[in-house]
Amino acid sequence: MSSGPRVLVIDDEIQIRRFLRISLEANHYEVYEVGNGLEGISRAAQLRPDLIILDMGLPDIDGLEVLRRLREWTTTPTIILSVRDADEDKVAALDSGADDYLTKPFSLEELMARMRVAQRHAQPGPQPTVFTCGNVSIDLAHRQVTKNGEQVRLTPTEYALLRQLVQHAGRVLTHKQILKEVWGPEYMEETHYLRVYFAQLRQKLEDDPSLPGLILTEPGVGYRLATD
Amino acid sequence: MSSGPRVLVIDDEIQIRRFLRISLEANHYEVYEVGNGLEGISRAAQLRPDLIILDMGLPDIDGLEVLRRLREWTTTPTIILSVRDADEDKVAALDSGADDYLTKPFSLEELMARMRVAQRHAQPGPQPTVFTCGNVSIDLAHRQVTKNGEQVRLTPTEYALLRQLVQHAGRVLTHKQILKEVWGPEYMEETHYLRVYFAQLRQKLEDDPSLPGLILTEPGVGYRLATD
DNA sequence: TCTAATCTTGATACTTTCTTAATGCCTTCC
DNA sequence: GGAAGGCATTAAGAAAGTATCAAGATTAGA
Repeated sequence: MSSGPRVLVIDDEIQIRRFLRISLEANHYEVYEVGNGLEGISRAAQLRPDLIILDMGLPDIDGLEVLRRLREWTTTPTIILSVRDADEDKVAALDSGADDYLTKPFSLEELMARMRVAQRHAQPGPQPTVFTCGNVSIDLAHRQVTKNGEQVRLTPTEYALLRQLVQHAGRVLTHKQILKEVWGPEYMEETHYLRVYFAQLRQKLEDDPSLPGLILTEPGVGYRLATD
Repeated sequence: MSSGPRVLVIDDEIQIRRFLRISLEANHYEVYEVGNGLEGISRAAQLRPDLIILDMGLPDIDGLEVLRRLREWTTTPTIILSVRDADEDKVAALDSGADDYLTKPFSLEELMARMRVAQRHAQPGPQPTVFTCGNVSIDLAHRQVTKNGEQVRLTPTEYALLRQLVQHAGRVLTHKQILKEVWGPEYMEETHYLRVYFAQLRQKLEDDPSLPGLILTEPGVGYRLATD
């Protein structure tokens, strides 16, 4: 199972690892596992997982130490598993940067609920994906296009076309590539659509539509978006 | 005593409130307390605390309901206290937006450690409670909508729809997004509902419903709330 | 139970967008 | 220089999407 959130499990008990692998994969997580702390740290650096589940009792180095070493360079949400239920252990782990602390034995339902909470916390602000070129800016996350600060109205097709260009800004997109992505594979020969829609886009976005500075034609090949 | 993080305690047991007040104040928190859910919601809106500690068992409305009502307008870190230790209670609370869940009796040390975690997660910068655009203002915390200072009566569905727009003010919400959030995922194709309800909202909120200045249509895509 | 409010559904007029075609420009090649 | 092909521009009918009204069904409250 793949394409879900990536979880790194650091635990020396093979039964726990097995249990978590099976259970989490059944719930569409992509699970990676290691059996000791040092390996855990290097795997975390290599994999860049979305979530870490860390056992406190590891054979090589203390789980708390693993957590501290992780927190030196990453804020990846980390949930602690431990057999110890004492306050001072919990406090130490939470204050060392853990996002949650569960005592073994734990229920899978609760663990997964707390994993969802951790993931909620992980993505606070939507990172801006704004493409800017000259006086035109395109915000794919908000579906907003502005020229000189004023909003520009684009039809669904015009926007889909522009998005295609932005996603490959700077590169030349062939006629067929664009037609396939925006209109669908059965429209690959309808090159006149491109003419009409690029003219409309230029009308709305270019300072002087007859002298394009943003949407550039590559004769005989396709079109390209200028990168500043 | 003051100037520390502001904590709102919502719990009907006076001994718990007393215990928390004394303990937390000794640790430089500024503590406010209420004994029921409805008062808790309004105090939260008024105080804008940095943290909320919420008991599940309240005399007036269910703690879960309080949490949901809070999450309609604020992301203030909220820690749940409960006598119930069952998985389904924990999962329900955590999935309804709680940041942590502690079972009574709990240790003060652990609670405070978890409060510190919650505060770490808190996004800096308070979000405004009241959305205003032109002569219309929408107060999500108090579920009140006014036009030119006069209260506007909205049906439950109308309000849910408007809330959805306010929570993403300025952004385009697609038809499907709105239908899924307001009516549920099984209504994702019922675009006709949007037409009817947006017409009703405009009738009640716009100066000239035929020339919308607040609720804007993005043809072929969805709707958007004007920002100022 | 009855009443009033709200939700759901259908009909119709209207607006925007898509598709298609016609025309003219420019560059390239003979 | 002239012809040919690729490109830009405009416009009009077709199609899709949107606004509005109103009546029947359902639900909630007295």
